[in-house]
Amino acid sequence: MATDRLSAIFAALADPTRRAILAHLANGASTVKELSAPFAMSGPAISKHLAVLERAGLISRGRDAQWRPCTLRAAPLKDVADWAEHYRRFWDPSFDRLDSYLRDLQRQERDHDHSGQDHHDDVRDAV
Amino acid sequence: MATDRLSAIFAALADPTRRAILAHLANGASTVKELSAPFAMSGPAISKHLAVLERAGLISRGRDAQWRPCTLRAAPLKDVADWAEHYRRFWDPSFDRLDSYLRDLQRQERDHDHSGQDHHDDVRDAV
DNA sequence: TGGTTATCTAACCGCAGGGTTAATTAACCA
DNA sequence: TGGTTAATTAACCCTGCGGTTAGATAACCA
Repeated sequence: MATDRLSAIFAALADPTRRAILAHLANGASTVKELSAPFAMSGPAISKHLAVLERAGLISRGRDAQWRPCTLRAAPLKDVADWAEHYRRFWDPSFDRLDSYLRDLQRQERDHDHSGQDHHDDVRDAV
Repeated sequence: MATDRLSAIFAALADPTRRAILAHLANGASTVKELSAPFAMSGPAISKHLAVLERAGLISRGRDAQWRPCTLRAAPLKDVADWAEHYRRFWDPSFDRLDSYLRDLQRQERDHDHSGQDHHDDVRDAV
């Protein structure tokens, strides 16, 4: 796998088992045993999937006695959403310059109202 | 690689060369030669990357004499954006129920005004 | 026709991904 | 202390990925 951050994230998401694990964690933290329950797969296999997700920053793991509770970390998914967003104009016929302007305006207002999100939409991050 | 559609898309995106190719194609159709120019990589390597992108539905290839012009197909990127969107509440502190409601409302209006996009946000597509 | 250019296919190589089983570590409990 | 449960690590297998070089296709051009 390529070593860059975004590649690691996409690679981690390119497996239905791992996406199902993320979906499960959207309902709250969970132990490895609980996470492996839905799958016809050995424990070590799940452990490896979790290691991949952790390396991509998509989960974090704590310690509670003999359990290792996993927690969803969604920040990388924002990177994915932001990346895909660069291509919106190609699938969304209503996404023209005016729409884009209004959308950004509204987003900035919302972010200003609630909590200052940083908006680094740099060209560097484009690929 | 897993055989399901979304996995194929994510796997195709999990490579910086392929993402760079998509970025290039965002500026318009391009031949294989043009696409390979920025990379220190053999022609066949690029051909393979293009095959991966084509299998994932991210590009289509035509025929113009001895050239095979590649064109961006962004529909799968919409799938990616939609998938990531399910997790927005985890990274966007301003994404609460009211925000979601207003956003959907606005989107529906926009789609109604312009061209009827289908909005199947089914649970089936969640993973 | 022969030569050139663009591209793909074939065959190969090294390595990492996704899975297995067996052994190990770490914590609880009686 | 010893036994049980949770989870990881180790070692291995097979497949597929990302790259290579060499050869095959296909179209243009003179």
